[in-house]
Amino acid sequence: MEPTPHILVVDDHRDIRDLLGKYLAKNGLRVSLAENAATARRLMKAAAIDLVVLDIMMPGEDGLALCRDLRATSAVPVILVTAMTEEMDRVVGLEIGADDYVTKPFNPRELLARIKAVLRRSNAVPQARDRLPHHRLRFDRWMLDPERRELLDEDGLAVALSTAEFNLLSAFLKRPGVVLSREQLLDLTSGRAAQVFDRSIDNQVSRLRKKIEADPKHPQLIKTVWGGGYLFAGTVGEDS
Amino acid sequence: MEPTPHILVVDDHRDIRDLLGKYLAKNGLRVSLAENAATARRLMKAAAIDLVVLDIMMPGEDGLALCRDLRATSAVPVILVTAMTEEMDRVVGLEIGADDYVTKPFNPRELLARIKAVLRRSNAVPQARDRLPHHRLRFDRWMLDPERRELLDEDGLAVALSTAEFNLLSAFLKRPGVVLSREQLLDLTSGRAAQVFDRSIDNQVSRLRKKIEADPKHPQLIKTVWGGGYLFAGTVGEDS
DNA sequence: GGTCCTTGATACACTTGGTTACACTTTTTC
DNA sequence: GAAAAAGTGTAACCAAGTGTATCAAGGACC
Repeated sequence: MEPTPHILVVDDHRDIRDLLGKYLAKNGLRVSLAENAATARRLMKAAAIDLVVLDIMMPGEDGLALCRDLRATSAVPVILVTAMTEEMDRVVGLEIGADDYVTKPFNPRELLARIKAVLRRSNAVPQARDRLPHHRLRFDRWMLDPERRELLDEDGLAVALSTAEFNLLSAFLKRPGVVLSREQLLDLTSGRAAQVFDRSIDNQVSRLRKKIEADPKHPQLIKTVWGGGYLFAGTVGEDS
Repeated sequence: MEPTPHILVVDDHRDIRDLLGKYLAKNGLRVSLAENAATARRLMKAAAIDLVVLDIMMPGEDGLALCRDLRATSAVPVILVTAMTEEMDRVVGLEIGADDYVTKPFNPRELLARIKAVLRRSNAVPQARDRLPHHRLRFDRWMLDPERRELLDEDGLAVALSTAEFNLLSAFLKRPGVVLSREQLLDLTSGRAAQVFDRSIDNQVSRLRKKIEADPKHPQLIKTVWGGGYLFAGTVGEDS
């Protein structure tokens, strides 16, 4: 019931990646693995990642570039893993905005302690000034204001959404045209992992459809992908 | 308008202490120096310290003991300075609750980068209790004057707010659009830690809503996030 | 002392959201 | 094709979370 922190490990070495994944999972964290920056970007979109552990030395796109990019587009904390021991490189890593780093070879226990320390810090109250800009999202005849957590119809009248309904709708609107599994939706909306026969997402989808679909029996916005999950089939426009 | 962070450097070596003090001051930080734990404790009481840089190896009372104590009695971030390079000691330092550490000999530039990184993360709650906003804040049809601790309506008529209500409203107005947990709100408004079934924030929110919401049964300004806390959903403008 | 005010604790009604159950739909199997 | 199996929609239920009236303890003021 408690939301478990979800860690994304990005490392091109399969052995390190798998070992680290196993160790962190054994210690009560949810883990996703990526072997390159492209996969990491995809996973960032598909899951609610709470912290990224990033190997800075990767072939192709540089880890530093990914780190810089993560900083620019999200507020997710980053811990760098580096084989470089040069002091200057560590300073550069910190100055680029990483929250911490460890140098190879590292003790998994130390990494875990650092992950917990960074998570503890990032649970602090966010300041207004370091929040990312938000956009209001238009779709069908609706507009969702994420900052106010309200859904307005074409006349500007608010429709009451429960917290779970709002979270679910936000998850869909951020990823139009993408099939999202129940597992992913659960992660994105409540940070939980799924039970064995978890039908809570089905229920929330049903409840949300009743509010936003013209004909809930024949949904046009949230479509069911049989055996796959759900998909937002509307067009989403951003409003500043 | 940004207050300058105030750093406390605790080190028994006069040369390191003074050098560090000069370097940090030159880089725009306010600095206090202590040569032992007792002085450090006195300074913590006398000034609003934002971060402590602590040499772990000190004669007399151990730096680790001071660190543990700081963690127990305040929320001030701590960076440990240590001559020990043993991995285990670093882990112990982190597990004791230090926010970061550097090992001697260290580059002042690296320490500065770490100080800034830690401040950026934990700046949210400088001293458990939050700093007040400096300007008058407009929202909805209200204006809050932090200097006079007064809430005025559009006609300039004052509405009486109790201390707790004022603190709560200030906390919300500083972070519009951010979900604040009951724990965070309690910390921001009274610096207390929550009891097991603490409903005092719910009570204050209810009381505040009755005063500022047009329809307290359907709040538009202070919204509830089920299982998460509360969120200020209005637009806040500053008035100098 | 007494009065007023603030504020946390308590109690209870109400709301939310997960679980369950069962009808229905789609796919697979024979 | 029909039957079985798997997946989905949703009503109903209930535990957990929330709103708020009421009370009591403390503090300020006279």
